[in-house]
Amino acid sequence: MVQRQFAPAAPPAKRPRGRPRKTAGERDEGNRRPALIRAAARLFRRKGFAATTTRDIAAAAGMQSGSPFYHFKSKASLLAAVMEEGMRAALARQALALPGNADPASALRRLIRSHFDTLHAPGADFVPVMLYEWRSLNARQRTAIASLQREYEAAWVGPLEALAANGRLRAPVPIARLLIFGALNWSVQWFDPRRSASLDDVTDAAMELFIHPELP
Amino acid sequence: MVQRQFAPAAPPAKRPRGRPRKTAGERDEGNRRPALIRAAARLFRRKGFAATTTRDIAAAAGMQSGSPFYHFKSKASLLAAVMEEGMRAALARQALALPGNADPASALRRLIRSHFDTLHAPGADFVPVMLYEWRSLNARQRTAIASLQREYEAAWVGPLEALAANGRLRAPVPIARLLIFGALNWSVQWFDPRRSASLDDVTDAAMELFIHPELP
DNA sequence: CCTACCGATCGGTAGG
DNA sequence: CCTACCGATCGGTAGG
Repeated sequence: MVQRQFAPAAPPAKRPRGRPRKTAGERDEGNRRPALIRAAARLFRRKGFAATTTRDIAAAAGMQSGSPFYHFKSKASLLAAVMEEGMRAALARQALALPGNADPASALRRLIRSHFDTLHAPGADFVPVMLYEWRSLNARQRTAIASLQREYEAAWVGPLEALAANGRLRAPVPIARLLIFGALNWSVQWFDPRRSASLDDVTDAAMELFIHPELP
Repeated sequence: MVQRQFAPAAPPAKRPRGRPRKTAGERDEGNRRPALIRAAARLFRRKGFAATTTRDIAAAAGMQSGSPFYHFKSKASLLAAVMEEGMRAALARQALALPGNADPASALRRLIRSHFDTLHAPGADFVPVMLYEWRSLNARQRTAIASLQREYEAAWVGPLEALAANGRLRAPVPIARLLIFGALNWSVQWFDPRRSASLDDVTDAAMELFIHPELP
């Protein structure tokens, strides 16, 4: 939403016929934008926002140094686009992971597993960038992305409160939610898919750590 | 240790007598170095390493733009000094928090509370900088600080293993330790001393979340 | 520790 | 989307 004003307008029609495979009047329009976002996400994650140059990003997307600014008003707006794309993908993944009829414990397990996928699936640099570059956004950009985050977090409250009511989660839910997200998000610092523990293993460990056994 | 080569050598003895209050032959030597480290820590935390300029740091320490390089070989070596100072303070605090005779649960509680102090005490920017700017260090700098981190983390293993043996911690200790550190470290993103929950409240919540009730 | 400075780089833009 | 470029800034250094 915050990026609307940068949506690709109709490009200058220099070759009106386009390339053979394209419908007449429709060109590659805007297809380079996702490539820029992907390249930026990877570089922002590896080197950080401030240490990444727009020239790095352009080169990774196969462009010349000034070309990113045809698609994005500024470097910061590229960062915001990365984060928005990350949150949209995370919300979509979360919706798929949550069937309506799950009991609270298995709902929480699915949320955790889905969250780990969002953080660690191959090429999933978008949300980690959001977690580490929040301060590089201006106030307006933060507002837009914060509302996506609230939506994402809202799905966790129901299962957590149900588990608290059952006595299987003993900490106050608001603080517990923050601590749990911290435990999961911090995995971007240490999780290595080539090591022994898999994401399923880590999900099991998280459930064992946070959720107490059911009382008979 | 990694910073040894930058320790202030005897400064050029331009005013051999020094100022009145000083012993002859001893000047302010090196007293500006801590001020630089403090200023750098605050700025690195607020704006990030790459977005902070050495001019910012110099100004915050009341110096001219080139002067930090009299005390530190490079901007990165200033970052390493910030992190080392943070780990030394954290280790000292941890040692004070741990009496030898505590049971595992209260030992863990003290470790958690001490860790929160290290992260959130007024002016405690050093360790948060370490948590967020690890990638800005080169390999040699990482090695030096990693050994301090290992020492710090080692103190947690005993209590955690004892609690696992008692059935009060159900997840595998190595993964549990990573998840717990994540939950605590993430608090730098959300903890606000002016809000309702105090560090004692958050410590209580963390213990309730991770440690299951003692079986009678 | 200051003064004066350098070489390199960076985000962004005009014009096509 | 490329070419050519600008103004500003940055880490770092020489010399005192």
